[in-house]
Amino acid sequence: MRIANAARLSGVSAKLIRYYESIGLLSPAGRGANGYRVFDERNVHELRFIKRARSLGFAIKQIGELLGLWRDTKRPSRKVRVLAERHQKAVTTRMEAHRTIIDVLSRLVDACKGDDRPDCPILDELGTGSTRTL
Amino acid sequence: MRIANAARLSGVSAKLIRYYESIGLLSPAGRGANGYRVFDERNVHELRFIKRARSLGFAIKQIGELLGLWRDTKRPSRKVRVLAERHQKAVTTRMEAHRTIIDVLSRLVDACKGDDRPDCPILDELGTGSTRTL
DNA sequence: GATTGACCTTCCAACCGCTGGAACGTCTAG
DNA sequence: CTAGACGTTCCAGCGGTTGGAAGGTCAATC
Repeated sequence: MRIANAARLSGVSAKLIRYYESIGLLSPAGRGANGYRVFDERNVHELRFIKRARSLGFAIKQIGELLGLWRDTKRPSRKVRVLAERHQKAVTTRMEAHRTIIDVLSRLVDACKGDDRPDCPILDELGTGSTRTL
Repeated sequence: MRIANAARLSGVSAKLIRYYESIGLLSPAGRGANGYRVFDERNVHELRFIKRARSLGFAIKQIGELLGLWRDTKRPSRKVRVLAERHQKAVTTRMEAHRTIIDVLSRLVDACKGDDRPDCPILDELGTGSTRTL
């Protein structure tokens, strides 16, 4: 199987596959006589793993660790769980920050008439500093 | 006032001030005879504006537009509101994505015993694909 | 007057996770 | 033989920031 096929089966673009390989995330694919990469089911499986982990917001570095644990059939599940919990906390923090931002924006948008006149509480608040720096 | 002072008063690092100026976001500060930047209250005010807008998650580009509207005392508040609403929607979308991720992670973390044994529903799900690609 | 140290300047590089493009090689079909 | 659909490598850019190097300028102190 060549890269286009692996890309199709995994949903990861050929470009990204090469990138993942170059940074050492993906186990390097074999090479045919022509220098073309040759992929097997295992590679595709890893690619799918990476794609799902990415879609859950894991950083590449963490995915490297997750893949290591995945490959190691003797890993303690504790390690995986710790990784997942840490990430969960990080995402929660980010989400809470978003929540706060949305609340402030809602207040500002509601306060602004949004007509042809220049009076604008949004700009006022951005300008005068009554919006607490988050 | 020189850059360190402007940085202190605005809470924006000197480095970032120069960067904002370089990309044309901040009105360029005047220059003294020695080539040093000279800042006045107006610059500091703009810096604070930028900082607050950034803390609300506005992209630099949007802040450029916001600053333009801020400087234009004849702007229609509608334009500001539209900008703010658009941003609010974008942040909401991001937040919802986070919410989904957190839910999936919670489920996975709860399912994983987190002990010394290798069985791990987290890896299983990342590997087998029962986690729907988000 | 020389040195010290705190400031200022510019430019270049790295971070992260991609994406696009250029320039080139290789295979297959018509 | 040529077209075009693949493959390869490498280099550059996005956004927003931070860091560092290499050098200029100022104050105070010795």
